[in-house]
This record gives sequence, structure tokens and C-alpha cells, in this order.
Amino acid sequence: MLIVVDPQSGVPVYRQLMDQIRFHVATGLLRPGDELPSTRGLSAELGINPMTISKAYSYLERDQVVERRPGRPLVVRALDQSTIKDRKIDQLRENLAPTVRMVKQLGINDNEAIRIFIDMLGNTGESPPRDERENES
Amino acid sequence: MLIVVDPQSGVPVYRQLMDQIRFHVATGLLRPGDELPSTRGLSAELGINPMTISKAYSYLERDQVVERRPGRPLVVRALDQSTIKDRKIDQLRENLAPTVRMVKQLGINDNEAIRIFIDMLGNTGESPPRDERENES
DNA sequence: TTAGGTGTATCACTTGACAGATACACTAAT
DNA sequence: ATTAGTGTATCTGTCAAGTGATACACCTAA
Repeated sequence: MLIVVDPQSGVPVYRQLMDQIRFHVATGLLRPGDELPSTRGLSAELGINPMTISKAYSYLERDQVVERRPGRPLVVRALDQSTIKDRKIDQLRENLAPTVRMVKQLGINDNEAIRIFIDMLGNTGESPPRDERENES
Repeated sequence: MLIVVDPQSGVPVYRQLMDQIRFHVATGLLRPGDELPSTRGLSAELGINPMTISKAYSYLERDQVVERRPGRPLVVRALDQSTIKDRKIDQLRENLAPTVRMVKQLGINDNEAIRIFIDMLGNTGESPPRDERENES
């Protein structure tokens, strides 16, 4: 369960935590039913306040990544694949919205914007094929 | 010279100003050599502090959109079209970078992401054709 | 030189995000 | 009941961003 946090990065710690846990869930390293590391455990390990970790956990619960059980560790929530995918797509659209506005406002040609997006997607070291279904294309 | 500002929008006022002036420059409503509205004039018109406007102006100067002349109004700077375009593209890439990271991290299929981007670009009321060159392809 | 226009440096205030200390509620095992 | 584990509500402090009041420097025209 590798988690690394850099308090100096400018990115809020609780957000770094969320991102990494989300990533581990997406990767399969964290599977439905698995327990999250305890707030105090992580706290000691990373040298940050338990509340900060709890905050990350709370947001993960809000986002339905994780399930809360009073007095017990949080567990990764089981979501059917299509729901997960929808959630991802939602997130992508949200992320893309400001960019679309910008393209329009600056008067950048749609096709050119698309070409650039494709270009950037292609030059990322091609994420190694992870065996999920869900990506037909 | 239409400028509208909503202090409640969450978007900082100085940034709203920057965006709109940038837009007017891109549109051609504001041409190289044109003077920007005076800080006090805009201040009275919009009901916001001159310093806030000055801040927007300063950033626009930093971004080379506008030229500063002590004691005199700022003027829109003359930039050759290819430079302007490069600047736009840079901005787009910057904007797109986090999204690309997200796509990779969530394991969204590239083609699917591209399809969504295209879809979103297409559903914006199709920015009316403005006669600039710079948009070939 | 004066008057009225320009932009802005400096400082103070408000607000919100973030992080952490403390104390509490809950659960499980003894 | 006690103990040791879990998460977290509440409160406090810090810090940066945003906004604005004031005072200053500059330019231009009279």
C-alpha cells in the first residue's frame, strides 16, 4: 500500500491522498471490501495529522469510492463496472468543460484543438495495458 | 466596449476583466494601438476598485497583451498573428495537461476521451465564424 | 505652474482553504 | 466494564488570494 505525500507540492495533502487511493482502487491494488489504512496508522507513517487523512476519507465516501462503518475501518466499496465508468466519464467532462470554454473564447479552431488533444494523449508513455474490460472504443 | 463583471460568480473580478479584454482583443473589437478604458472610468462604471482593474491590467502587461506608458492609458500591443496563435496554443496545452493526466490515471480509453472532447466542442452553439486567418485545417 | 487626467505602490482588511489539537462516539475483544 | 482499536466533530491557527483606501508619480494641456 504505497502512499507518498509531499506537503510542499502546493497540492493539498488531503487531495494527494484521495488521488492516490483512487488510483490504487482503479489499479486493483485496492479491491472492493479491502480496508483502508487506519487514520492514525497513516498519520504516523506519513507524519501528518489524522484529521487530514480523515478529511480525504470523507471526500472519498462522498464520492462513493469507499464505505463508512462507525468505529471500524473504511472499506472500498463495490461498484458495478458501468457505474464506475459513468463516474469516470462524468469526471472527464467536468475536467474538460473549462477547456472547451477556452477554446471557444480564444477562437481556436475545433479541429486544431482536437489534434492537440490527440497529440498530448499519444505522448504520455502509453499507459501500459491494464486488463480491465470497459475499454472497447 | 462591453465589459460585464459579476462579483458573486466566484471567479475573481480581476480575472473576469482579463478574460473579457483578451476576448475583445482576439475578436478585433480592441485593436493594436487602442487604449484601454481608464482604471477610474471603469471603476465608476462597474462599481469596483481602481486597484482591482489595475491588477488586471498589470497581468495583461505581463502577458504582453498590452503595453504600459507611465502616466498614460495602456494600449493594446501589436503582436504578429503567429505569435498570438502560439500563445493560444500554449494556453490550450497548459489547460489540457491535467486532463490528459487524469485520462491516463483513470484508465479511460484515449479514443473515448477524444470522442467526448469532440462531442463537447460540437455542442457549444458553434462559435460564429470570425474572419481571422489562422484557422486553416 | 497648475489642474486634471493617467496608472500603481503600499498597506490593511476579509475571506476561505488547509492543517492540526483536542475530545468524543463507536466497536471488538478481553 | 475495561481497554485498545477505529473514525471524526469541533475548534483554532495559519496562510494566501482577493479586494479596496490612500497616497504617490507621471503626463498633458492650459
